[in-house]
Amino acid sequence: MARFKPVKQFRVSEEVAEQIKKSILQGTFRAGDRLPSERDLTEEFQVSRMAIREALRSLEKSGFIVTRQGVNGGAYVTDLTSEHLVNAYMDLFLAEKISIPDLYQVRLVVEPEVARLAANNLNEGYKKRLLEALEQEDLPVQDFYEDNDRKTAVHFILAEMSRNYFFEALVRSLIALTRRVIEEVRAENKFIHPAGMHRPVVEAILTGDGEAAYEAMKKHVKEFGENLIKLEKAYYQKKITSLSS
Amino acid sequence: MARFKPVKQFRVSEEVAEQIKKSILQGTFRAGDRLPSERDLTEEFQVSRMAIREALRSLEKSGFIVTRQGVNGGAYVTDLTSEHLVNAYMDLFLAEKISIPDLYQVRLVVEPEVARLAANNLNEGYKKRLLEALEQEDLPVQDFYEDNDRKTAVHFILAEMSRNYFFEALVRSLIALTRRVIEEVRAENKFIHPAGMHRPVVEAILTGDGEAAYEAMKKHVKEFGENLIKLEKAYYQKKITSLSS
DNA sequence: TTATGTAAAACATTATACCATTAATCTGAT
DNA sequence: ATCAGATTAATGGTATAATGTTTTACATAA
Repeated sequence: MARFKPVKQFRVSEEVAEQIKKSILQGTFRAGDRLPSERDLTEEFQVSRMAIREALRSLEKSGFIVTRQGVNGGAYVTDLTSEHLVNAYMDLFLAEKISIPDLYQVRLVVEPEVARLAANNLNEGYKKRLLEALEQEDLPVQDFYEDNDRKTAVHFILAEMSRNYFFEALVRSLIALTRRVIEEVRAENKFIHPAGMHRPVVEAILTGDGEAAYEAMKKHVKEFGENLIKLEKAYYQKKITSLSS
Repeated sequence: MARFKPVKQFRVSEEVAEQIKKSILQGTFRAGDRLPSERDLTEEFQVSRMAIREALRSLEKSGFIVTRQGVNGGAYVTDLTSEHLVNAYMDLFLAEKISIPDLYQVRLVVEPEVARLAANNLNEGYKKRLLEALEQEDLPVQDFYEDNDRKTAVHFILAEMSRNYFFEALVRSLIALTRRVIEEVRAENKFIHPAGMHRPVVEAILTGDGEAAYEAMKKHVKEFGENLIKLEKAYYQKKITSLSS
């Protein structure tokens, strides 16, 4: 009966990445700190520079560090964001594991709840930001992408107002996927995003009435989502022609 | 104004990774296929083996390929799973961006909805699997981790039954984080997971009544979540002592 | 038939050299 | 004294080659 444990083989680079990651999570290195240079790490870990580099690439890919070239360059510890989580969702979406109706179904559950929490956490600062975002939404702009930025701003503010980072990261992912669909087909924003679309939602939030906010958001997501699903066919026709990371 | 686009500097390895990823998403390579060997890719891309390796590590890290050593080894395309998404959530959790109350709040919203969908998609196959899982839940076992496996099985089946991969990936993430908390403190499962805890949920699902399933799951998550939050302090004491990838 | 040894394919790692980028420093003219 | 431009040094980026390690398939002998 299993007298010996199998000799587990780690890749050298993984062992290195593991140790560095642990240091970061333990607080030995904090956001903004610079890790030792690749050459110095080579000596500390007693492995080749290649192994160090692979480890750093791995940490970079999971969002723990960024690297810069040049004097005073190196690997800098970052404050972990939801960006890489969003990328993971994006990959599943691009691989067609997640469909547009899936996306819509989740938004319909998550975003009203986020709106409710946001209404409950309302304060003057948030109020000001929401009104500003709403005001800027319907200003005429040239650039398609900038327009999308403005149309999504309200959702991000509400996500932040939920004071729940899981929800915030989730909303960021949902909006990123939605936005991809729109940008893929370059949908006319007038159609998909009629002027003033978010006004009822914001107004409900501003009353501080969670239930009203919930309902207003639900109505918004429903309307928007139905338009979005109509675009599904157009999306699948143009898909794959240009893929982002 | 902007007449010229800036000459964007990609790392060679990123350019390579991008091209391979695009091939996979376009279906040039399918799950199970083997990519050319590193040396062959070196010739195709006309870059060093280093660059190829970094690209492959990157793709491996995002879950698109696995690599094996030896004869007939190489980089094999995989069917993308939610595993790496779960890792991204785990990192945010370990970095204390996501708290246990955050986690609970999201579960309370997501899982009842998943239960509702599951009830609506009920069929004989699912029925059988649910009953089996329920039966195995309270069998006495030696191993702590195996016990946790059994206690989470019902949630995974329901997630699958939702027939929405976004929800499924989300539930997998939520359960993984929850499980981490439990395993970190090695909570007595009798306390946190009383025998028969999932029975009311499964029974509601089996009636096919979405609304009943919704309510039953809500009640379950609430009870369980309250116990979980009581463990929060214990969790933060033992944290960081052992970090997984 | 069944071990056991051997070879080959492929990734894993190391080592070394050189290239490219960047911030700081120096230098000199105004 | 100040500012522009050149120089320098640190650091990551890339390339190449050699060697180590793992795994499978196959041959060989008991």
